[in-house]
Amino acid sequence: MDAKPGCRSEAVPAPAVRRLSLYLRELEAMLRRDRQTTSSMELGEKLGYTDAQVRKDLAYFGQFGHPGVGYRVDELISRIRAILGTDKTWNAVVVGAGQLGGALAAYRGFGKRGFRIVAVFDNDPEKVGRPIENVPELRIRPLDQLRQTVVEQDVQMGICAVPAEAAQQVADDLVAAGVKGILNFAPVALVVPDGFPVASVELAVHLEQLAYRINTEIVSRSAE
Amino acid sequence: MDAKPGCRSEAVPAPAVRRLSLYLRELEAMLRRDRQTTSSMELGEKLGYTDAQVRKDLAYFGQFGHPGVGYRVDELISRIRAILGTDKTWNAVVVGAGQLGGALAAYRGFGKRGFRIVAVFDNDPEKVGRPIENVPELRIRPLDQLRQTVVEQDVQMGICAVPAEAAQQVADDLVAAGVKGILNFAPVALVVPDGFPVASVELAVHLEQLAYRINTEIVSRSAE
DNA sequence: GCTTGTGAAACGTTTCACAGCA
DNA sequence: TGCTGTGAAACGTTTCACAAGC
Repeated sequence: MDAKPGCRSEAVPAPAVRRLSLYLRELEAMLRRDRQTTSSMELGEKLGYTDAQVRKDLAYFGQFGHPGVGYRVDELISRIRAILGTDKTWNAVVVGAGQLGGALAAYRGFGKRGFRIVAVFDNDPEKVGRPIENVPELRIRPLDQLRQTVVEQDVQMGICAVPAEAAQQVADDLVAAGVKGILNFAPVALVVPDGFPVASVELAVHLEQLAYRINTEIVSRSAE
Repeated sequence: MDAKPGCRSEAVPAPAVRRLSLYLRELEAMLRRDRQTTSSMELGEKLGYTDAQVRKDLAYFGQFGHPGVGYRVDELISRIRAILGTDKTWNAVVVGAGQLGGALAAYRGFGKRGFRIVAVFDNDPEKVGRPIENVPELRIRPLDQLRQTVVEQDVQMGICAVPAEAAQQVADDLVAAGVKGILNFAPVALVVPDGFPVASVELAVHLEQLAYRINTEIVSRSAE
C-alpha cells in the first residue's frame, strides 16, 4: 500500500489483514458452538472465500495448521489475536458526543474485541458533564482535557464522531494529544502526518455502493 | 467480483466504484467553495490517489473531461450521481432501535446524499411507539409491519442494526419484505439469496485493522 | 501551454495444483 | 485418505507514457 523508503516491505496485502478479522469472528462463533477444529474450506465457505485464499492469508504469518486435521479453533484464535494485536486491551477515546458518538461510546461490540472506551469529549457546554446513555461511568468531558486523558489513561486510539466541518480540527487535536491512530466517521479525507494510521468509516458511501449495486443488479438481471 | 453466467461482465472494478463516491464528496466540497473546474491531479491529491487513477476510474463510465481544461465540477457531480443512482432519492428502513439504530435513523449525512429513512423497527414492546430522538416524526414500529411499510413507502434498502444473534432473522425478514439491498452493522456474515446486494460495516474490524497498522507502524519505524 | 483518455507495462492478488505430512 | 503450505499460473488493478484536443 504505502511503500516507505528504508522499510523492507515484506508486504502482507491489506485485504489479507482485513480478512483475518473476519476469520477471527467466525472462529469465535465456532468456539461458542464448541467446535474443536475447522478447515480452510469450512472457514472460507462461511465468508465466501476459497479454501486457498484462507490458507494463503494465514501463511503470511506462519504455519498454524495441521495437515490432515485442519486448524485447532482455540489455537488459531490466539494466533490471530496476537497478529492483530488484540491479545491485549486497547484504550480509545470518542470525540463528539452526538447520537453517533454516544452510540459508539456505548457499543458493546468494541469491548468484546479488546477495545475499551475510556472517555468521551465534546465542546458543547450543554453536553459537558452529562453521562453517556447506558454507560453512567462515562461523563462527557471538554476537549481541553484531551491531551491529559490520553497521557494519563494510556489512550492509543481516537474515534472521531463529529460533523465534517469540525473533523480536521479534531484530527489535529488527537494527533497532538498523542494517539497512535484514528477511526474517522466524518465524511472528509483527514490530513495527518505521513504514515499516521487512519481508518475511515464512510456511512453514506456504503449506501451509495449499495445503490449502485442494486441498479446494476437489476440491469444485468433484465439482460439475462 | 461475482461473474455470473449469462451476464457479460464489462467489469468495472469494485474499488473504482468506491472511489467514485469519494470523488463525489470532494467535488461537492469544491462546489461549496465555488470552484468551477478541477483536474484529475487536484482531485486525486485530496484523496491520496494518482491523477491516472482518477482518470481511469472516470473513463469506465464515459468521457466527462475537457482536455486542457479539466473537469467542470457541477457537471461531474451530476454525472457521478447518475452513475451511482443517487440522482433520485432512495428510501430505507432501519431495523433495530438501539443506540446505534437510533443514531443511524437520525444521521443527517444520509439525507444529504439522497437517502431517506422512512421507518424504524424493533420488536421490543417497550420501544414500540416511541419516537426516535431528534426525529419526532419517526416512531418505532413492530417488525410485523415491515412488509407493509416496504410496499407502501417504496422502500428499497434495509439497514440492519440489531445484535449479531438477531441479524440473520432480520436479514431474512428484509429480503422477504422486498428490499433490494441490505446495509449490515451486525458482526455476522449474512446468508442471502445469490447475488443479493449486502454491504457490511464492521465497526470492530476497523478498529482491529487500526490496531494492526499501529503495531506494524511502530515496528517499521524502529527498523528504519 | 495544459489536461484528458487510453493502450501497454508493471505490479499485486487470487486461484490452481500438487508435494508433503498426519 | 484428508488437509495444509506453497511455488507457479491466471487474473485484476494501478501506473506509465503519450497521442489527441482545448
